[in-house]
Amino acid sequence: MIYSVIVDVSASEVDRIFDYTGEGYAVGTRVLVNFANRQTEGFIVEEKQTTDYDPAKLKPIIRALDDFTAISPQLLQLGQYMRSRYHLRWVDVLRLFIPAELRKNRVKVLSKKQICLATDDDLDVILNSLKSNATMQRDLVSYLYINGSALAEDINREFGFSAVNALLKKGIVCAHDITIRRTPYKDMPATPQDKRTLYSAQQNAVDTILSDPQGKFLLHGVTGSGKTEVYLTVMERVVATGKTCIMLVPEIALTPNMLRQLRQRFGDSVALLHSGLSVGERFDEWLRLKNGEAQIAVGARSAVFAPLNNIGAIIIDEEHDSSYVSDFNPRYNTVEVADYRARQNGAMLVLGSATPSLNSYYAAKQGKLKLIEMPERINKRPLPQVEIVDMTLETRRGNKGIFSQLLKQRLQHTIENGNQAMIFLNRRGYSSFLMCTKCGYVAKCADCDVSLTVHREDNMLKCHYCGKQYYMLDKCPNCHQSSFRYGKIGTQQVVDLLRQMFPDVNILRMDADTTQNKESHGKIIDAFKNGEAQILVGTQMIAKGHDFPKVTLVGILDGDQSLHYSDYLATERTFQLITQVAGRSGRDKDVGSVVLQTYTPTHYCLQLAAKQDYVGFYKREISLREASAFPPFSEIVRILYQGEKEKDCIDLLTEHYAQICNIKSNFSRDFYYLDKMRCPLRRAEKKFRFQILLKLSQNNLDAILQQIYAACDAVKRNGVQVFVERNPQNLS
DNA sequence: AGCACGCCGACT
DNA sequence: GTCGGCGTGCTC
Repeated sequence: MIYSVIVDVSASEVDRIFDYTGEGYAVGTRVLVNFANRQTEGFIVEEKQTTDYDPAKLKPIIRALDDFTAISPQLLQLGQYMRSRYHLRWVDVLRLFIPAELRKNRVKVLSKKQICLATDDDLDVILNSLKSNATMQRDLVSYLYINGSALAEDINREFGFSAVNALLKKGIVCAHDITIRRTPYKDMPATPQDKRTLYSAQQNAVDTILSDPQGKFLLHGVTGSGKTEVYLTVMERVVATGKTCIMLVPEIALTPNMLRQLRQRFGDSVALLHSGLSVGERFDEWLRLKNGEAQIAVGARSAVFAPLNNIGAIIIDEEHDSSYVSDFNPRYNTVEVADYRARQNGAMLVLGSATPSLNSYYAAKQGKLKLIEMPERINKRPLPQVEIVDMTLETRRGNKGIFSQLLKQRLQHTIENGNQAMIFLNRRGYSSFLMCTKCGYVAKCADCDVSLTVHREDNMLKCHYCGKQYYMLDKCPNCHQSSFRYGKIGTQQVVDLLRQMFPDVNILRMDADTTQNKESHGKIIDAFKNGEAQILVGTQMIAKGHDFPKVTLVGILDGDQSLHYSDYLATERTFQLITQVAGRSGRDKDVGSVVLQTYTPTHYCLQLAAKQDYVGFYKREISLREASAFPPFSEIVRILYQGEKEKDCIDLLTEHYAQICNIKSNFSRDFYYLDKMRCPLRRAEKKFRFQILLKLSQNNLDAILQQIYAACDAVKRNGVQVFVERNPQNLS
């Protein structure tokens, strides 16, 4: 038999099929092969009778690497789809489907020695066969008689190695290997089970979803309307029919609270796939799904590739979240992938959000998704009152600080009443840049075209793009003077200022800097929930999913921070973020209040976000998109060039651009826009960045894209990476 | 990505 | 004379 193998080498020159001979391998198996004078891991992607290569030169597969088929035929098919849709390499796609550590044998099934009694005799009989002074042996036999079995490592520690050995020699006890599953959060305390009566809106949503097992749904429910309970109930019902489920959540939304709910409801049938797990845990969770020991996969975007068969439902929570669009290496859109996988399985697809992406809501309006509305909060709790503060007025009145009078008053009140407040600012660090007041020098990263952020707690300058750190400057490297001006305020500085205002109040901060180790995220959330602090300051990390019952005030600083970017997604993003943050307020009995500080108070995005009027915003924004032919009325395509040699990038781009101009001449009506330029982020991690930007109609889109992909493949250059992105979410 | 092959400069 | 620089080309 001849097998087509993709070698596990990340280079586009070898990202093609190499044929090998062998017998009895299943398609999807990882194998070891001789390749270019050395041994390489690879994936079997096809089985066939003939080869286009010289059959005499074929080498045999050395052996299979695992005792299971790593990639199911269905996932291979999904990979094929992603490859052609997004112009990806085979290796990059295949690597998505297996735990990273499986490669190079970096993770194995954990097995341990277990000791148990080897006879069925009564305890007296066994004890009588032992010497009366062999106390350790006698104790051990008694222990095993009562407990059945125990791990060798525990027994050796308790009763001594010699006692265990002696009994093994006599054949009274025996040892065998058992596999240990490293299950995360196994002993997470389960809070008492809530009564699971669904509110009528929830019940209605569940009924609608379950009535169409192959349906596609958009669940639009305001913050606090109880979408999670809908997901859990749907999954429960789907699993009861013998099918499996995938639930996707944004990168950081797997809070201890959510985990607790999942564990409590589904116990060991749920497997978690996320970055917070150890290598062994992740591998074992993956295996449990593969072996059918677990039926529900929950995780961030890559969990859409969970090794499940017979999938009944794929649920995507916070569907609009940008973390579902991968913006590096294999670039793919999780919602599109989930849609394909749902169709493969005849499964339902449920997208849920309080602020759906315009794309999804438009698709729902077009009848491509069934729209389910949950317009009210549980118990008809009112949505928070949002007050917009015009910071230009504040400045004119002489308040140069970052807190408006109103926000200060509200904070004071909240603290006096023993409630909690959250302060949101989507900028981490102490200040966004450091500038010399004498000569205008701004500290920049050596490898990236971005200014360095000041971090006060460790007194460093950090590049928020590549993570590189520099010592704080004591004098300007350009003019050697020591007079600096700081840039825009970040979360660190907000905390400092709040501590000055409220010296007796405990304040917590949650952003990428305070959540570096795996558990700190959950720790901060738990601490805030337990009332260990009255104010939580944070970036968008605090915006999602958390339920803090005692929060009655949310302050949004610099609410237009993300509004004035030039890309077409800026308003949509800002609306979503502000609505999500505002929704953190007043989740329990007390009415929540939100203070939204901005320099553009009359902007429709902020006005409508303040009213939590999603539909109003949708109508306004979608008509703008239609008038300017932006998605969903067109497809944005970006071809990104990255390389350390600027000229090589430009040369390659120029060649491709000429080709694309040719394509355009055949499809001129479908090209709304075509141009080449530097990327807004001109250099990152030592690489120069250039791009070709296209806006295409949806007619002939596939044909045009295939020609563009072919043009990019036709000419390559060493040292220049080329990526084609469809509807990228990040245009920097 | 690796690694061999190959064609020109500075050393024992 | 050789050791070794890394440009070019191939891998079933």
